[in-house]
Amino acid sequence: MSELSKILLVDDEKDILEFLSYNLIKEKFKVFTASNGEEAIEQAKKTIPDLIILDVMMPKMDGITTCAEIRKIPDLKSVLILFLTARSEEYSELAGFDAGADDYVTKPIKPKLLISRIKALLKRNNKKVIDGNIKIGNIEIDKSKHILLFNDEQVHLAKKEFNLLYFLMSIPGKVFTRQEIISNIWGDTFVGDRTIDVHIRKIREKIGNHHIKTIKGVGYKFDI
Amino acid sequence: MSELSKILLVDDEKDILEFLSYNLIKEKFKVFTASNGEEAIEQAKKTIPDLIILDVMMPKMDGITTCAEIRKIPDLKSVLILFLTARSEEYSELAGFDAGADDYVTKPIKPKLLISRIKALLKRNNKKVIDGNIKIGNIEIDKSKHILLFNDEQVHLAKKEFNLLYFLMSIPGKVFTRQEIISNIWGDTFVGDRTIDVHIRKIREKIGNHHIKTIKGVGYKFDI
DNA sequence: GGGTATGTTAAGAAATTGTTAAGGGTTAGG
DNA sequence: CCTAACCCTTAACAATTTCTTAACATACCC
Repeated sequence: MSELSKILLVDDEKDILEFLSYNLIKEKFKVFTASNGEEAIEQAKKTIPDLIILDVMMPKMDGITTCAEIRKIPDLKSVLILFLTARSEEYSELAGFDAGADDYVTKPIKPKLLISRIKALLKRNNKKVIDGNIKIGNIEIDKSKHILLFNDEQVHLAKKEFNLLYFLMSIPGKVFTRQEIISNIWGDTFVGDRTIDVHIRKIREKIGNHHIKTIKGVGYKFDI
Repeated sequence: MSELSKILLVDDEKDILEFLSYNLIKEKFKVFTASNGEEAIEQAKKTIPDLIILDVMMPKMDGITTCAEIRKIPDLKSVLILFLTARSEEYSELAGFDAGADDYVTKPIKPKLLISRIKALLKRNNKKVIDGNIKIGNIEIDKSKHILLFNDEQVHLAKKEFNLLYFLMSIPGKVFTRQEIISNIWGDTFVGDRTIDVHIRKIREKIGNHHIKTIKGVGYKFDI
């Protein structure tokens, strides 16, 4: 994770986009922009940013609606979302948190403050392994309880799915070859070529697409 | 325990009280409110809530003092207390636990996070093991008397049923494999494949279906 | 663009568990 | 010692979930 954090900026005012981009890039963030809600959702799906900065007041789809839409997408459930609100719109603070915001900053924006808030938000991502339980980001596995917690919500996995995910998560970032996977999950049983893919797909259906990456010609790996 | 959990909310800011009330009621909690420490103590004495959510920063009596006062009252010694703290007040985390807090959540508050923490707290508190007796939610087992109380009513279990339920309840949430169950309940005796299922079925007949969960291909577990 | 690797979908095969009822065993009380 | 009540196990079959496969779609690399 030495990669730069990706931030998606969403505002309908071009001036603000430029102003913030400039300040964020200066701080070594990788910045993407969008000027309305729909564009934002598209961008977010593609780039899976670490943080989305959303203006509340936007034409067409406002920030709160956008936020709620984003939260419906499995891959984006745990993305941090920070709202920009005009000082007077006190109401939006509440509505915003209700829609799944993580923080908010009032306009006019002071770059230094914004950046310190951003850094504070991004500071939270940890891996822990205790007693055969694994916690990585928003995904937590409890082997003895046979439970997967995704964003603190219990998700059911069938046995093979569970074992497969557990196996991949046991060494996050490591690429496991299909051979390794088969001998670990299936032992000596022969299974067809597509069987692994189908299981992978079912897991992805439940925890989002970007956690399990395909390395073509090699295998699969789990990543945050 | 089909009763709703009672939560006492204490904060001097009316907005926050309303915001949290709304979210908690939506989650089927019974909510009481107070806007300062003294009021909180009065309310708590009257209602004996399951959980008190206390803002640390309050005029007159702050959250920590309030918490300490509450802990002096016998009826309220085991009430759960959760603190709300502003992000910067790191110190209060320590002071809070010192005063007898069970958990804390930093502002700005994310409703989903708060609720999952609340549920975790209530769940933890639901389990009590005393002298080999187990009480989990509305199910209580008295091992010496060989009695099961379901919603405070005595229910008769045959010996095998009793042992099986007791075994599963000994570690709530943990999945026990059929092997584990057999060696624990039957020892070295061989029993057919369907025997466990039949006993499980009889227990379910008496305490309802949803407490004992089947994890296909793995085993059974007791859950609240 | 041809060839290979992976994604996706739905169907049905396979595995596992649920349900019921019956029969033999055991116990308590008369 | 006999009987009735209950307990335990089992077998047969039903119901459900999980797993695998095949067929086709799509993406990717040289």
